[in-house]
Amino acid sequence: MKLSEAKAQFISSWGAFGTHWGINRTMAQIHALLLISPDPITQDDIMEQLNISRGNVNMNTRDLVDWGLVDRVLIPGERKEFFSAEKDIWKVATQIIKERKKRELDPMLKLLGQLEKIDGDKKEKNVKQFVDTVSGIRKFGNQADKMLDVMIRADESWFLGSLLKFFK
Amino acid sequence: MKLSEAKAQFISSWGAFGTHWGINRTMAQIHALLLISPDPITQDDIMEQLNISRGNVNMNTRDLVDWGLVDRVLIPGERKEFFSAEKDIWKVATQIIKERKKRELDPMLKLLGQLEKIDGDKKEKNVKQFVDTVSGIRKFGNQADKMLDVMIRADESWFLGSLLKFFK
DNA sequence: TTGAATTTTCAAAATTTATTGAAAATATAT
DNA sequence: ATATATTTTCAATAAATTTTGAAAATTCAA
Repeated sequence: MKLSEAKAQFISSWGAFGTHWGINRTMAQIHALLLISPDPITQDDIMEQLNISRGNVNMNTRDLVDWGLVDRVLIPGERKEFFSAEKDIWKVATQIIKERKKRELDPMLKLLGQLEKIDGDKKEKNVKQFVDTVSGIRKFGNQADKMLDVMIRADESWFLGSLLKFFK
Repeated sequence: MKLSEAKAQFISSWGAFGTHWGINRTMAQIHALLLISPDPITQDDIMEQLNISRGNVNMNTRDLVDWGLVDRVLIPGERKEFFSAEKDIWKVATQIIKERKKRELDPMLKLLGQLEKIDGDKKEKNVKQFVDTVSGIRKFGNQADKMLDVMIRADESWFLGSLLKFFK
């Protein structure tokens, strides 16, 4: 298989993969392109390589920057703006975990905490099942939350870092 | 807060939450409804409570059964079919992990393995970056794969089970 | 300043995905 | 067997999401 063919396949499946994870196809494809680009590239490079419009590139690179997965790079003497992706896949993973935790898990846990405090007879089976379900999910979610915090901090702590290097 | 209000909120946010995880909104809402229902319920119950069409309920309950999250229940003397969800949230989580691993992670790892074997000079920086990226993701993915296998089997193995009970 | 290069915005269009509902298929009781 | 209840299918429709592209805003050099 030639590099060009492999690139196309990688970008396309990374894009499809992304859609299963709440990330839009194009954003994931741009990310894929940046991951395999040894040097920073411009909006125009992305437009050309993926055959998408300028507006589309602009919006999705902005999202990638917001997610902390891509950096804007200024190259001295160049007028255009360049983009470059974090290449360490462990850092990519922890960054995604960190963001999703903040955007999805934390708000959900907050809501569940409120829903547990409903009025009504805890002996009535509908009330009981509701409270049991909600508190079960909340407890599970809190454990997951703690576990993810450990993973996220692993890079910043020597001890946990060397422990989790195993998974790198 | 009253039960009816809390129910509505739980169903709606579980649905929104689901969309971030590659599951469609309605499927997640039906799942939420089943999670808080102490007894099995019918297609008609679901249609009525969520205000959605029969066809929609049918397709989404089928998907939930395929995902292994919901069971069809036959109640003696009843003509209609009833549905009931697994209530143990740990089992729900491992089931989801198991399915997503099979549907998404495993095929991706297979593809990455193929993409690594491209032709071309490994010293050329475009080739090098491609191979490095792909193999980095593959290695990370393989570790994740193993870790998830451990979690999935935790329920079936006494030793790992008691180890991971910690997270329950 | 002015003007050219570049980036950003956002309403309209295109595409993708989800939902409906009625007809067909299936299952069950008499 | 026949009638009735129930489930399933799927083409048509609706809704949600993504993409475009041209105009507006911004940046920067001279």
